[in-house]
Amino acid sequence: MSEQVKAYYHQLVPGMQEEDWIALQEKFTFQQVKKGSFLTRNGEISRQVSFITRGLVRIFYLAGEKEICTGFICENEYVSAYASFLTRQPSAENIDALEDCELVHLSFDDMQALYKSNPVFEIFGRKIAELLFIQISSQTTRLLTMVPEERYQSIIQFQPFIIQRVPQYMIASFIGITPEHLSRLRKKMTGK
Amino acid sequence: MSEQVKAYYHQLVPGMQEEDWIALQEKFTFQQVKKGSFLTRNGEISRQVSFITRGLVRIFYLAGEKEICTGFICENEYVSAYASFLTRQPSAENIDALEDCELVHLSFDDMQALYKSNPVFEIFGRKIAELLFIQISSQTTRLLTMVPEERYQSIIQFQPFIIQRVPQYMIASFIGITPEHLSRLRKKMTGK
DNA sequence: CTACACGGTTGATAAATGTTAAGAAATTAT
DNA sequence: ATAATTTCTTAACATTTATCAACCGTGTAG
Repeated sequence: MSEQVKAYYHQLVPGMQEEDWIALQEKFTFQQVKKGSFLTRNGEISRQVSFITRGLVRIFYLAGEKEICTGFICENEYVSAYASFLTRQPSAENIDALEDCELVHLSFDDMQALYKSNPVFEIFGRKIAELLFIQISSQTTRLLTMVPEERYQSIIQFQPFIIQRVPQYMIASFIGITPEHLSRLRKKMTGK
Repeated sequence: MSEQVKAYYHQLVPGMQEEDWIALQEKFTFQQVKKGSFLTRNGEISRQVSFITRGLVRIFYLAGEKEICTGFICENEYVSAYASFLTRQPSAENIDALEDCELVHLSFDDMQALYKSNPVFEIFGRKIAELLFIQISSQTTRLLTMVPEERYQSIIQFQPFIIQRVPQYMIASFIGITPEHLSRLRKKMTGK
């Protein structure tokens, strides 16, 4: 199970040594969660980043009654209420499991300890921050430069797992429209 | 002029030593640019991150004929076509000066060299990535959870320098609406 | 098997936002 | 100071999107 994490870590920090991996691995805690359970609730301070070895989660905000999704993360990716994790401020985000999940957690405190113990982990931390930046940055761009139909198309093209595994009404909020409107857009698109 | 950068660096990495600062400072290149000149054009690979000691720049995309702003950065902040900088891929973003600017550049190659020379610079790189993540993350959230009027209000509240120093039609694209519509929203808001 | 909850669709209508065009106001250049 | 350019505003109209409500299909718990 942690072989998956090792592969990810290798890809992120190619120069890593076996002993680094062993030190990192010691900090991992493993968890299985059922569909529907929460990893983070708004108001809590996020205490960890989590690598997903199996399953799918969503990140979402509560705006009044409505749930607005800002991300879907599946196996072989890191997920976190990262802004809260970094700032130690209560999270505005919720994270819950859309499928049964297997997770590998790395806590904030352990991560700080790793940073101090060996600079190679700074690289790890930097790479994760950079990766998350690139991901969210492209989402902001899509929101500003594309109309909803184009945003949906770009999910089909670049994140097809979302189409397969996420309910449509959640995808709708992810691209900034109502479920009804997405339904109509889809109908229009098949006509073409 | 580089005292400003030093203060920023200190705040970012409190544990830094004077010798670290000296090593960093040696890599700086200084530049003054006139209003209207470009720091980065789309298609180019971004070669640097730039600290702004004076002035104001915008980051924007070209969507057909239209310019869509994704950020305004002023003095005492870092600016970069950061996705391009990190991935070494051609930038989709443009950056130009909205005012005469004084800039302190740090090149990609120098930054890599610093990373290798001393782990403390990894912290610096990580902190910058984390900071940029937090900034863009909150922008994505605003785009998904707020209506245009609320987004404009949040600029007034949290980034008033934008209201003072950026033409309204650029702010309009930043919050995802047309200049005409922003004009109407403003009129409506003063009535309240 | 039946009833119910959930996700998705559809239609009618309302609200928000975009487009086009014109002119006013402000800024910049001569 | 005047002209030229840019930015902002306004209005009429078109388009997009949201809202509300009803209904359909599917799966599932009793």
